[in-house]
Amino acid sequence: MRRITVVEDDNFMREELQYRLEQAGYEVSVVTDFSKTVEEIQAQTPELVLLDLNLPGKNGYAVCRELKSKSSITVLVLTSRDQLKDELQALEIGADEFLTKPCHGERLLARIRNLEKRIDQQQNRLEGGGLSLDRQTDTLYVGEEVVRLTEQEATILEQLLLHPGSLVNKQQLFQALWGTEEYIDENALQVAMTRLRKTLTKLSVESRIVTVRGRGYQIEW
Amino acid sequence: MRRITVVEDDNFMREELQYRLEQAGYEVSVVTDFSKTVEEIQAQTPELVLLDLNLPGKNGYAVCRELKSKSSITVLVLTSRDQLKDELQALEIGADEFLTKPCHGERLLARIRNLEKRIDQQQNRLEGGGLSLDRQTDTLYVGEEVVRLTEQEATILEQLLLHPGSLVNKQQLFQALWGTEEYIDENALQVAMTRLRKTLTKLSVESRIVTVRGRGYQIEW
DNA sequence: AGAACACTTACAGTTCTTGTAAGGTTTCTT
DNA sequence: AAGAAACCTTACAAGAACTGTAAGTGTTCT
Repeated sequence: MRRITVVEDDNFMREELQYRLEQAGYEVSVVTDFSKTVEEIQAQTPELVLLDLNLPGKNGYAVCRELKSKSSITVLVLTSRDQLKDELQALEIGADEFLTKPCHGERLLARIRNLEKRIDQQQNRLEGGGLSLDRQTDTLYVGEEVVRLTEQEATILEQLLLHPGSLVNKQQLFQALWGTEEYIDENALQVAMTRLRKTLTKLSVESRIVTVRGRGYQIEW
Repeated sequence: MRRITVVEDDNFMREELQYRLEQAGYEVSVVTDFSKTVEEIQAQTPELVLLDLNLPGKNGYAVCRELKSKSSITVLVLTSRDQLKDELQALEIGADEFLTKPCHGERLLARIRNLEKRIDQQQNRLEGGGLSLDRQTDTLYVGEEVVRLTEQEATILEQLLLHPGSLVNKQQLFQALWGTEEYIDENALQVAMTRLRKTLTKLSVESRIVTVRGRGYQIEW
């Protein structure tokens, strides 16, 4: 594992954590503007988030819930409130681990190492809109269903999921599919899109691939 | 999830756990002969094991380590020794979760529910001899490498991994491959074995598919 | 040595995947 | 409203992948 994002408003605590984690070999980033916590985290694309529950202004639970709904980032909740209620609620809304502060450094590292197992399994999984795409096997997971996509389908869906809700222009798709932006057979791309859309429809996926006329495509949900 | 095996020598504690878990909808089995703990667990093929550390005679750590080396069963270690050292060591040797007794029922259930995420991801994964086969996607994981097998290859390997180190007779393989034990084209099976062996060799797998003359095949490592 | 069993290679039918072509539909502009 | 541009859909065919069959070779047992 590489990147961990620490979400902690107490300066002393945050620096302490950062130091320990970096000593242990992790690449640590921190959140500075707590009004945009989720955005900052997503921009840093960490594999793990250390989340303090009592943030200034924002509710820690809400951050966790939002992160989990928008991504599959692994979340370790840290709090000084040593209450069973907090632990239950944190796990309930999808946190992957819960520890109370002050926390022994070795315990924290052991738990993080334990979480890496889970993270490794999620690796190479692109998620969005209820879809989960494994590029290693070109397999698409939708709820209970599991479908093996063709390489072309997987390539396109990967590009779309890498930029959820925003435009993927045709050049990008040409590049991803055929390794060049020059060779332009618009039709080949159109056919590929039709095929992908058809297999998504079969799965009754609520996600929609929207055409942006003259520019490209984007996925929405 | 369905099955949980409880490994606990204290009668009162064990029955208490069993009751709570069954109330929560799990199918619970227990280990009776602690000299054959690992064998009993493996025979029950649970998705999760609740393991008490101080068992009569046997060392709990050893049980955990053996379980983890022989299978990918998820292990939750329970102990009354509330020592950081125990927690670190348990996690170190591969335990998936660590809790101290007496443990609040709701906390235990919340942690179990949390483990189910991990279990779900491991589901449909057959392991053995450094191989990991995902039958949902017919993908074989060997160390860093990832290979998509053909359905035939995956079917055979599945049968072999289901009975590691012991014989899989031809009838079983005919059944798995073509749905009948009657239709016997020995040669078709032989060709299929050759193909599987070839793809395993490409991956420089140390596992060996051994022919048992006149009866079938078995995998060893 | 012969028989039984197993292994390997090559070939062919089938299916899957993908590029191409052709025609239809939608959207934009004037 | 008409024409053009962009996009969608369907069908066809070449190539690759998968699997069963056949034939010949190698190995093991008696």
